[in-house]
Amino acid sequence: MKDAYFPQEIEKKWQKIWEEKGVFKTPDDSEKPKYYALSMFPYPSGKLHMGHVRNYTITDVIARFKKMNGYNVLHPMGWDSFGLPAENAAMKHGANPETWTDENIAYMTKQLKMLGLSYDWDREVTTCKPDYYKWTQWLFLQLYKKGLAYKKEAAVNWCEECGTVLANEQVIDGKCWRCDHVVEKKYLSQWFLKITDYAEVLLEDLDKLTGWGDNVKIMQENWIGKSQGAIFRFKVVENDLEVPVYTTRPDTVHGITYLVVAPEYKDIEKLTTPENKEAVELYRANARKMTEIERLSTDRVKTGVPLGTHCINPFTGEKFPLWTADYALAEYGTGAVMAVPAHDTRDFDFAKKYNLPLKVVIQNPENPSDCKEEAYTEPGVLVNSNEFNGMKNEEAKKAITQKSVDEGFGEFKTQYRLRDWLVSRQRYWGAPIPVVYCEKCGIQPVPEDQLPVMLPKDVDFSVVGKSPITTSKTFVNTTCPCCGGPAKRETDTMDTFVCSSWYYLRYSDAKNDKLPFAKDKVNKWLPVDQYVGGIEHAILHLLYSRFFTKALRDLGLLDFDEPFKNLLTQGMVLKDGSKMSKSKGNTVDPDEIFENYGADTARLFILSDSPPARDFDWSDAGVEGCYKFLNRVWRLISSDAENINFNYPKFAAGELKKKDNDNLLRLVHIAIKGITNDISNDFQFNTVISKYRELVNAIYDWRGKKSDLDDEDRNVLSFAIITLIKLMSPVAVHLTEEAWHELGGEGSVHEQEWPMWDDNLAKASSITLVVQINGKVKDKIEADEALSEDELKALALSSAKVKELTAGKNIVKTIVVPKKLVNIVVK
RNA sequence: GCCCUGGUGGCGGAAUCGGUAGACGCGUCGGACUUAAAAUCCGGUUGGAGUUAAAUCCAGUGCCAGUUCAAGUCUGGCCCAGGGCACCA
Repeated sequence: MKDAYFPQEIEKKWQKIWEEKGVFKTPDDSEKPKYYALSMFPYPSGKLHMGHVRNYTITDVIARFKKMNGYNVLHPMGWDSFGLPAENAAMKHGANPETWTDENIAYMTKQLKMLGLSYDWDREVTTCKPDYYKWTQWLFLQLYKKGLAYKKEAAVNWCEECGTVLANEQVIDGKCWRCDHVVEKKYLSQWFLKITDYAEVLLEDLDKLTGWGDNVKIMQENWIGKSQGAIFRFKVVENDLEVPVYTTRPDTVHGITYLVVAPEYKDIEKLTTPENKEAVELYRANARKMTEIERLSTDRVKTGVPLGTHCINPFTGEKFPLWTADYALAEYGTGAVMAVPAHDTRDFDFAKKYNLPLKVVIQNPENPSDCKEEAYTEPGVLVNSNEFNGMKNEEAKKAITQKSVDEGFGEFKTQYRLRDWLVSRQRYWGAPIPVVYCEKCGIQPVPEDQLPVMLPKDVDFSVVGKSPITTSKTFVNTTCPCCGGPAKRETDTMDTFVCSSWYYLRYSDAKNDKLPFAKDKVNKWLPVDQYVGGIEHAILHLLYSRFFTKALRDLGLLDFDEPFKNLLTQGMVLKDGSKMSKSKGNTVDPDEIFENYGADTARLFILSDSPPARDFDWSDAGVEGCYKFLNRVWRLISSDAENINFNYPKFAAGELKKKDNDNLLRLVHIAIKGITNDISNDFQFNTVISKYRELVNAIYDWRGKKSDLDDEDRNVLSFAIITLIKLMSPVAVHLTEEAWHELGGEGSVHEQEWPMWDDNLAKASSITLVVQINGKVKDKIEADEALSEDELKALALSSAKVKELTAGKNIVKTIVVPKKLVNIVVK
């Protein structure tokens, strides 16, 4: 074994050997239990960033640990390779999105291999390749046939910068998730997936996800936004229309003093009197012009105009006016709101501004309020509510809704905030939506045997204001699969999140050309046992994938209902306290780290300083420190290489004669136990690494006190070093393989069994008894762990220190914690 | 406004059950080796008091209370930081 550590040399060498020998291939047929470890696959943007390095290293260590523990591990990688950056790059540089994407994939693949990740590359999936998007299209057609994909005209989010519509989930604070451009509303006919059909089960099944963090589950719960209430229908006085409203406060129905409809409300023109028409039209035109950000701002002063018409409250017979105001949202509930200013802060503000009346119907009996200063929104008892007076408002909700049901003007209603998923995009670089439009036959799905609908190559990327795909001469015009007449292809492509909603299923059967995946294979490998990725997908990708899994189960394509059993959302990689980004100029290029220190140092460092779920602060000194540590490990092994053999006996407790040898043996067992537990318990790799360091320090200490080694010494040392190599092998993958090989180990260290500890040895030979007086530590005594409670007590009381401090005082009580501590309470 | 997460030395962070606060590392200070430097090795490093040096004592896990023999850990109230949601009726 060489004296010095040359990571660049050994890393390349082993990467090549592993690839040639197929060390990381995953057989489908194995007696071993399966384990599926998955990182969120990357968008091939050009180069890996440190966030990728962190994500993939975490998953890789998990995969290797599970493999050593006897699992048949599936650990695949692929590319989320459709999407706008490729198209934008093509427009800018006159290149082709496909070329740009292929080059990036090639470069990033090289980087992934340099990191020493244990992927089975035979299962690689690339969403922009026809052999993948064929199946994305096929799945779309299955959803279409089930009525889960449909086209409709709706107010949709439009990003002018990206030249396309966006899903609700992709609008962050009224801005585009990708380019930060302000999103506008447009009325367009678009394709949607009916995720709302699954709103209830998506919510309910969150309870099954015990391996997910509460933060992600709560975010999904909020996004789905279930609320329970009632629909009431109000008759219009001036004509025979009805206005239905949704409310979560049916208990306040007697307090209605006006009613608000959204400016986009469908019947608004019929509800407007001729005298009010001009003002209403003006108000609606202004509302249209406003951006979503302005419109949804809660600190904006509320505005509105009266329509001139009125409704009757069927509970009271009272007549109240109709208004339009943009604080009512067209897309939620019925688009109309019953206003109870006494008990709703928003209605209160509005009523105050326009001098609308206010009627108190809920009161706190202890502290009644007239609601003149502010709305009373707390629980209370009903007043001014006819037969419901005196009822607690929670009970009244049910009773009042029941009355509306009995009398035929209302019903119980559960409402969700979740909207259907808008999946069509007016862009080129995506999976074409496989439908055609025929003048005679209407919308026609492309027959399955004609899939994939290939992306055309004859497109002009320099066009502005429309999707490049529309410039293709070969693509748009086609024939109708139904009547054979002329027809036009759908030119919209699918949101990339559709492609990424099923990729984890494809890994189970990546080369299948008959189906997206065989049912037996997908059922065998899924669900994913451990999914690792960024928190930014808490709603987007993770919600869509859950929906896809449930929909595909209902289509009979698979037999499970949740795709990801355990989820680890790793923290961000920061430098100087803020997220690494090109614009801030605080990025660190992984290539430079590989070149200067090697992949093992990068892997060790990215796991060392913070637990995986927390943000990680990059420091150059930290990298340096990890590099030094690996050198130290190398020296430890290489300097004693001739003293290490693989034939050491298995030691039992008390067998070793020399105290220091017994001590080292115990420290190794303590390390095995600690490291195994730290990995098993939420993957606390930072403490795993500190335990590597402790063990290395302990071996150095032991070695420093020895000059000549006898057989017992050599055996203990061999056990310690070989165990260290195994324990470190999931992290320092190349160094440990080289050492394993150089010491004469058989096969690959990565195919060894994970070491086991002996409970009798995984502890110190004696205990340190802590002696407290009144809860404060006063003395520590080395003691035999076999001592009884009484003996421990006697030992503590015999301490000179204790005698001194308790002299002349009254011992009230003595608490003994076995093997640990004695607390003497004195007065 | 609502919801979540976090707050421990100069810094990153440790601390199964309530039981030695500060593991491990970074930084820093001192020492060894060296003609010198680098590398390496050894040692100190929460604050304050104390001492030639030590022993030793006191305080200390965002703040204020509480429970307990014992609280970083449990309970109640508050403050701060980060994140999510938000005219969703």
